[in-house]
Amino acid sequence: MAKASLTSDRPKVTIYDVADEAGVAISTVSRVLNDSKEVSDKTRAKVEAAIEKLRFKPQRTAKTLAQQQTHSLAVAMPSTTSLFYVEILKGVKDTLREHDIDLLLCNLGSTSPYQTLQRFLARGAVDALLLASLPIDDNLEKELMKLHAPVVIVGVNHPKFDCIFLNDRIGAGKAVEHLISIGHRRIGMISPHPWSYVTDERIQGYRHALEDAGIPFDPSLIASGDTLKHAGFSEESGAEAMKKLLALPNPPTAVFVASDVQAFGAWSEMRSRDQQVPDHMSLVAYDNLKLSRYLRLTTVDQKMYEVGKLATERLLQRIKNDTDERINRYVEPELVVRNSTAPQS
Amino acid sequence: MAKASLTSDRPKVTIYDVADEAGVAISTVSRVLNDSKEVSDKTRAKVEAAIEKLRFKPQRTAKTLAQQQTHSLAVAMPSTTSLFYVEILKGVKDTLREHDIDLLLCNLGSTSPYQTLQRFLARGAVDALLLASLPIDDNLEKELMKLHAPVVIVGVNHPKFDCIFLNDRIGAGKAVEHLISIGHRRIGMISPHPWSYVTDERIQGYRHALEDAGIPFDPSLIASGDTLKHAGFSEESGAEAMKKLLALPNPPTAVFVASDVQAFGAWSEMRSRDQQVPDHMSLVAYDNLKLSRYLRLTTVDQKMYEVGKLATERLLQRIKNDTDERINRYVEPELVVRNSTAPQS
DNA sequence: CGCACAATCGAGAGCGCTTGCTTTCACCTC
DNA sequence: GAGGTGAAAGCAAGCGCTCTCGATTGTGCG
Repeated sequence: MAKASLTSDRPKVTIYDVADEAGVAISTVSRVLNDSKEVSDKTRAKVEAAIEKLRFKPQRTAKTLAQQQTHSLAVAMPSTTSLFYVEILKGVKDTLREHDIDLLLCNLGSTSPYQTLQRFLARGAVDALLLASLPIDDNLEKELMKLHAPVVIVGVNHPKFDCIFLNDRIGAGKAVEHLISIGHRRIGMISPHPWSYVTDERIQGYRHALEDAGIPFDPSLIASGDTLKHAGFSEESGAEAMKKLLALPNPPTAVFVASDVQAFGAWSEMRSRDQQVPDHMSLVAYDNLKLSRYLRLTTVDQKMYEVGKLATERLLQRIKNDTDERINRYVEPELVVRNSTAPQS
Repeated sequence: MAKASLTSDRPKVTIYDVADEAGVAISTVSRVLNDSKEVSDKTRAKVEAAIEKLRFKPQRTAKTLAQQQTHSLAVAMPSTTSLFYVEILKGVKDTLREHDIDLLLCNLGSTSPYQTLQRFLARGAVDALLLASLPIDDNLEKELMKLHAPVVIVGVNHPKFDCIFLNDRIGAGKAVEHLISIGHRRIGMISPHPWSYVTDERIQGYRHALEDAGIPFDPSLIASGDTLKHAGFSEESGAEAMKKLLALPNPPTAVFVASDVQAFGAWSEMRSRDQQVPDHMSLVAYDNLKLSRYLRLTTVDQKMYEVGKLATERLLQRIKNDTDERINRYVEPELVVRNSTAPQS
């Protein structure tokens, strides 16, 4: 069945060519490829020789169609460039390595991420899905169930899917406790936009830490920027919020910032007023971006790399043996104390 | 031909179901899907109604096999997490958006990237390839030709493929000219490992800029770290190199660092000795990472986002109409002056 | 009215692999 | 020696789409 091409770089060698060469049926070749045990050592050797000789590479796309699985995994996140998500992606990649599973990046436009995601899912081009930081509405939930494919959700908790969520409450608590422990009493918070899920949790953590220390919770000390970019996780947003805080009649002496990126913005706002961090203001942030250590920023490490690994491992496990018990883990965030916080006397 | 399933969430609706529903042949449905003009408005309407009713979504994988093209594009780079590559990736994503082309990330292990890449290519799972910062040896070249797919190479120049390369010589020249223009005469350089392609070019730029200004080129002022990680583009490497420079009998007053990341390392080496940048040492780096502006780092912007866009646009163009004229562009780097450089008196 | 020709659609052969089922055959067992 | 057994290999029917080719119908024109 080999194509009648005599050129030496025959465009494409198929399983038929191999079968011909080895004098067996294509099913046998297929069995060798998938190392099934029901093929004798002798024929296996013959087939392998033929494969070697013809430099045959099985075509992924055909296998995909025949098996009805794509051997690929998609990652969908609001951004793949934001430093925060890059860590997750690294975890995914490292876990996937040596696994012969392709990694697809779902290209969510910033305009209508959900619509893009749905179109993407409809293509059925993927065996498993890792969703990060995307709240699941009923509609999306339905769509995901229809996939009949493993789904792991990162960063938010959802009753129907495997979740690796981040315990923002604990993380925020640790940050604020640190501030309290070094003597601050008037502690502000810079938060992203209120409709972000994590906002709530971090505010709760902030509030409880204060109250546990006997400091009354004062909503006027919570500020956020007006910029919509990245759901408020942007430098602009951080700077705007810091402006508001500094404009208060009695500004805080320390601020818990909900993300490193916002902290950068807040910090440069301070700098532009010739105010020093931590001398005039202590700053503790959230994320521990790789570069935050250059800024000597005290921050909460969310261990996103771990999260990415954990999520991918779970996905892989799901692809193999389809259990239905749902898991729900979280990785405990960790405070990294550096130089953006100083005792308050 | 519809499967005899009466459950309302019939697992999978195919083109046959649609054909049945609309009372046409599957070829007609296919034509509607690919909006061929040889179908009358009336039947088109019928088919579209059926598609709508059955909520039919054509399966990408089948199309892939039938057409022998995957509608996907792969990006292979030494790292997808390094801040430098993230910018390229963003350019790629933005260009791909609304293009119904999937984005695959080739998961190059740091151990044997070439082997991984070849395995990846052999899968034939991809229509086009964007290679970044990967020097092409003869072997890989052959492999790439065999793909019979568009390839664009970023960051290195190669006679047989489309290239978007970076003019490192010009960039390095701009950096060093700046240093000279503000009075420095004794200017060092921190370079990555010598076997990196860009090293040469940047050293050339550095050298020519010096010589053009009548400053003799002194090889002993070029230092590099010993760490192998990321081919020497790492903070550790930068710190190590700075140590060497400072250990010189007559250390430079300014240093051109071949990457921001190395500059961060070099800078923190300075800091750990209580030496100020730029007071004790001017630093101009290369890359303009997003966060470099927080550090007020003077640096050369390589416009990687532009590069990613350009490369992807070219790839798309190639996929459409297969021209063979090879292009070869470069994006001119741009110096961004900030606060890590100060005049030398 | 008949013919050329264009527009429209259906039939069916792939695309390259997997896999359930069948066949073959060597080897036992009584 | 007949019948049973199981391993190994082959056969062929998909997987869900695309696309060529040919059939059918409609249209214009002499």
